[in-house]
Amino acid sequence: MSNATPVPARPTDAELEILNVLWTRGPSTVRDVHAEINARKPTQYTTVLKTLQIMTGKLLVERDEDQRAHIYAAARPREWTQRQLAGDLLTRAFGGSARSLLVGALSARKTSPEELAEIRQLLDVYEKENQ
Amino acid sequence: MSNATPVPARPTDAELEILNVLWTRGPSTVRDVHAEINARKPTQYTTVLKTLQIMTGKLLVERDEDQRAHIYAAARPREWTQRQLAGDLLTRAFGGSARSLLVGALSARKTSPEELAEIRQLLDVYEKENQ
DNA sequence: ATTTACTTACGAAGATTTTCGTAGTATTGT
DNA sequence: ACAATACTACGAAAATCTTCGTAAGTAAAT
Repeated sequence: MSNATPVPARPTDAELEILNVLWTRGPSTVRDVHAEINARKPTQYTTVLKTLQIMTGKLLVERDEDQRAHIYAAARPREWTQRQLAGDLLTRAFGGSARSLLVGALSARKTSPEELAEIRQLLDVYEKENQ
Repeated sequence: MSNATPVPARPTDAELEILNVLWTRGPSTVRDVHAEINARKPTQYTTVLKTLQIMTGKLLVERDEDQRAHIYAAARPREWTQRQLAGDLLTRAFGGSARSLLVGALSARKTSPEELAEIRQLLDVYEKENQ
């Protein structure tokens, strides 16, 4: 049993911004996406539209054309893309060391004791899964 | 007391490959860098040279022109750039959550029990540092 | 001395990314 | 009906990234 869906390319910066909107909002029209993008950084409507069209070609999003205003949805769940991106950076900049990546992440910003505890719990789960 | 050195831009893929060489080899000539890059992916000498010249302009590397064969060195230590890259990805794809980033990293590749233990030790140190 | 090899500089092509304007069509409001 | 509004398609410019070839100078070899 094979998954025939091709793996989409790594999203660019602008594409990732749009994916973030789609992941949080769910399937959305260009208008919806543009409203959020434009709030953060003034951007023309057609810029978002064009990018979504390109992303459709790259299989980063799926388009429902039933209505006049097409509905766009992320082709892959947030977690899937996060795994791709983390794995990519892991390879390109951290020699595959998850520990080094975590060092980088923790030193990049202040991490609350609560989050540290969460990470610890995460490790508990992970160690149990692999015996 | 302020650090006047400007923060260099995020390195591109090709630039990061070169930085990886410089971090492991230390200050190197174009010839040295090219040998390693070319071994992984056939690349012309002048491609590496040109990229290093661009990186000099971006302040990603420093160039010693004393000898005819210039010596290039990474402008920032590996750990510094790793922090930049981790922080950047943290912001752009993980909503600032280091835990999510770690989930992505751990699910991207198999992680040995040894590395999990290392990560745990890392957390110990971190929690002590912040009381 | 002269050829050969090495090195930098740099223009430029090709690919990708980002952005926007214009055209054409459909829908809505008056 | 007709004007205003909404939406998609798409060409294309501008910026960036990647790659390579050529030119010109310097050093080494014969």
